[in-house]
Amino acid sequence: MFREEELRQGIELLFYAYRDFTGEPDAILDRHGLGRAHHRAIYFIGRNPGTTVTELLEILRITKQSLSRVLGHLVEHGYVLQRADPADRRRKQLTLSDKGKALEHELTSSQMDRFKRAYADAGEEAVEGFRRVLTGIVNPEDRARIRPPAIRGPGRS
Amino acid sequence: MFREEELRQGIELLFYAYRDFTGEPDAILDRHGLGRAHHRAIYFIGRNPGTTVTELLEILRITKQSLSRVLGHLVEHGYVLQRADPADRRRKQLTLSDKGKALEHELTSSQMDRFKRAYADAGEEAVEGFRRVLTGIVNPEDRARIRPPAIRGPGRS
DNA sequence: GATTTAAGGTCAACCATGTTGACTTAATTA
DNA sequence: TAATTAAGTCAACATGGTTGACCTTAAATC
Repeated sequence: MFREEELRQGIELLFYAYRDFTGEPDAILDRHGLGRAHHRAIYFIGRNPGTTVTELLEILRITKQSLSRVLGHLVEHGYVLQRADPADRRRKQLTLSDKGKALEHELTSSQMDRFKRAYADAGEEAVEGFRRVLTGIVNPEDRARIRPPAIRGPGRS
Repeated sequence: MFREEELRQGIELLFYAYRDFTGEPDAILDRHGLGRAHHRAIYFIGRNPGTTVTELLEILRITKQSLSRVLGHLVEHGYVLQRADPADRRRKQLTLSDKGKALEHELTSSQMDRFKRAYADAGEEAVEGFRRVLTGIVNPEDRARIRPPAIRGPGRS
């Protein structure tokens, strides 16, 4: 079993990591006149090009009205493009414009750099442990959303 | 080196884990008429009894005015107690009342349960990897704030 | 002892981002 | 044709951040 001290350490690690993980992007966004909510939308649209509003709502777990405000701004300022899904014209497929892609890249690079260092310092095996634990923290229904790290040579040693 | 896909997976894991990790406490807080900001204050005061406003500001990285609103509410409603530090009477030592401790316990239990399951499912070694990676994500200056998991030995339980 | 610094508090205005609730439109499905 | 679904809209409100200005008390320093 795990002692309270170890469990609290987990809680605190998650708090501090998330705080610092969002710090740099927040500063970048600020220079563009955007906020963290815009970041989330941009990230997941970039990750799932052609995604719809409903899908985004499920990922972000916010209301349509809240997303609408953010998305409207992104479309208006040319970060995000909408086009009707030819198969179901009620749906709008969301994609990033070049401007949106550039910003996404800037934001994600900053966060990937942080992960690069942390992964490299911790080592391959630690990374696998990190994945296993954090996946266990996520609600089971949503674990499928997390893309598998794809194929890794002859199996995970 | 790590491929972009693996780094993005880290980003997404952190996003989903944090989202779900805060979900249950948010619901509990709601029943008490409190919000996430109150949770953070209660947690860190409970964890560091006698801590001061300045110390709390450093941990939470918010402004004095923002904390003041939250802290004022907690004191007013009897969750948090203040007393002057005898060594430096400008400082106020913050502690949880019994009512505050009860709420802290309710909130933290919910989060610890989540960690208990995740840790148990992932295994001891994975937990160590989780710690190593997340510590690397935290800004170096703040790594010292994270308590070491103490000595292993016979432990309690 | 007088001055400066530190800890804390306060008032006001504002902003970002979440919420609820009601209602509309257009397109698809039953 | 009727019901459902995807999306959008308007309004009001809550939470928790921000900046800026200013005050009090206590401690530290000159």
